[in-house]
Amino acid sequence: MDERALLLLGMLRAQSQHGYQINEFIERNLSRVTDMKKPTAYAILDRLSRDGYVRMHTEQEGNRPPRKVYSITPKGEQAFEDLLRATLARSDRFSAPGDIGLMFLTHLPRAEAIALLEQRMEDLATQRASYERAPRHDYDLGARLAIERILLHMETERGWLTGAIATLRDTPEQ
Amino acid sequence: MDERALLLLGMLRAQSQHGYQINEFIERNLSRVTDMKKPTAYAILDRLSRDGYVRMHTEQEGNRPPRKVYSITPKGEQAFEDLLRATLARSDRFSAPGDIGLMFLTHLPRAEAIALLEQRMEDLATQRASYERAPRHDYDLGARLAIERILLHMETERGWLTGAIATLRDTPEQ
DNA sequence: CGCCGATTAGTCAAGCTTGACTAATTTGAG
DNA sequence: CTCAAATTAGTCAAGCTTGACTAATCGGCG
Repeated sequence: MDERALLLLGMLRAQSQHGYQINEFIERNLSRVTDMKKPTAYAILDRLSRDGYVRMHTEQEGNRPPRKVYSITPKGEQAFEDLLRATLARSDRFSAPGDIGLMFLTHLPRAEAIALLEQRMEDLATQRASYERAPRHDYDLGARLAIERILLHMETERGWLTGAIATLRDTPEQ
Repeated sequence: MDERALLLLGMLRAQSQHGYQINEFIERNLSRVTDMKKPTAYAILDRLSRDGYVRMHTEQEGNRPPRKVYSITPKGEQAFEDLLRATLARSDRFSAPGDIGLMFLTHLPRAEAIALLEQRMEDLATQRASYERAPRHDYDLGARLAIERILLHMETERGWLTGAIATLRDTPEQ
C-alpha cells in the first residue's frame, strides 16, 4: 500500500467514481504528480476492493458498456488517514535517477560532458516553464505548497548545474 | 534499457565480475544511489546477455558453487556510451512521491498537519547527517558532484519545509 | 574433530506495471 | 443520413521487481 493507493483513496473520499472517470482525471490533471497508468489504477482498485478498502459495483447507463463504480468504505477512510499521516511524516529519499549518470561522467571527454549538462539545463528550463504557467490560485493550500516546492528544487538544480559546468571547465581532464 | 542497465554496464566496463560480486558492491557502496535488489540485477544481466550486451560464462573455483561471470561486449560498450549520453542530457522530473500527500494536507486538522511536517523535517535531518558523514575525497569528480547536488537539494527541502510550516501557522484553517 | 553461524551464489513464485488491444457509442463533416 | 474519427470503458499478456528461499562451503571455538 503506497502512494498510488493513497491517491486513489483520496479521490474516492471526495466522491465515488467509476474507473474511467478516475483515470481521465489522473491523466488530465495529475500527470505531473504521478505517472500511474490506467491498467495500474484498475489493478490497485481491484486489490483495494478485495481487501475491503473500497466497494465496487457495476452500473449501466442506457446501453453503454457497463461501468465499475468504486466507493470508499469506512475501513478505506481509516486507511487513507493512516497512509496520509505516514506519507506526510517522512521525507522520501532524494532522486538517485540522475546520479547514476553522474557517476560515470568522467568516462566521457570533458568537452562532451559539458555539452551534455548544458542540454540538461535546457531540458530543465523547459520543464520549469511548464510549471510556471500553472495558475497559482484555483488550487488549495496543499497544492500551492507542492508547486512552490517543485519550483524551489528546480531553481536549486539550475544553480547546481551552473556550478557543475563551471567546475568541469576549471578542472583539468583526468 | 534504463538507469539500472547503465549502472551494470558501467560496472562491467571497469572489469568483468560475477553476479555475487556485483550485488555485494551495489549493496555495500551504492545503496544511496540505487535500490535495485539482487534478483533484479540478475534478471537485467540475463536480458543484457540475451541481447548481446554482455557475455556470460560460468566458472568454478575449487568445489564452491559455480559462478556466473559477466563481461561487457563491444556492443555493450557502445550501448553504455549511448545510454550515458542520453541520461546526462536530460533532467528527470522532480519527485512526485512526497507531493501526493501534500495534495491532501488540508484534510487533516491544521495542528496535526504541522506536527507531521515537523516529523518530516527531523527525518530529513537524519538523512542529511548520513550524507554529510560521507568522505568527500576518495571519490572522483562525478561522485563529488552528485553528493554536492543531493546536499543542495536537502538544504532547499529544509528551507521549503520551514516556510510551509510557517504558512500553515499563519493561514486560518479552511 | 565436530558443529554452528556466516558467507557465497543464486533461484523462484507471487505480485506489480504497462504497452497494446478490444469493443461499443457518440460526434461531426459532407 | 452515413461513415470515420474520437470517446468511453476496460482487459490481457508480457515483462519487471522483489521477499523469501535453497544449498553449498568456510571459519572458528570448544
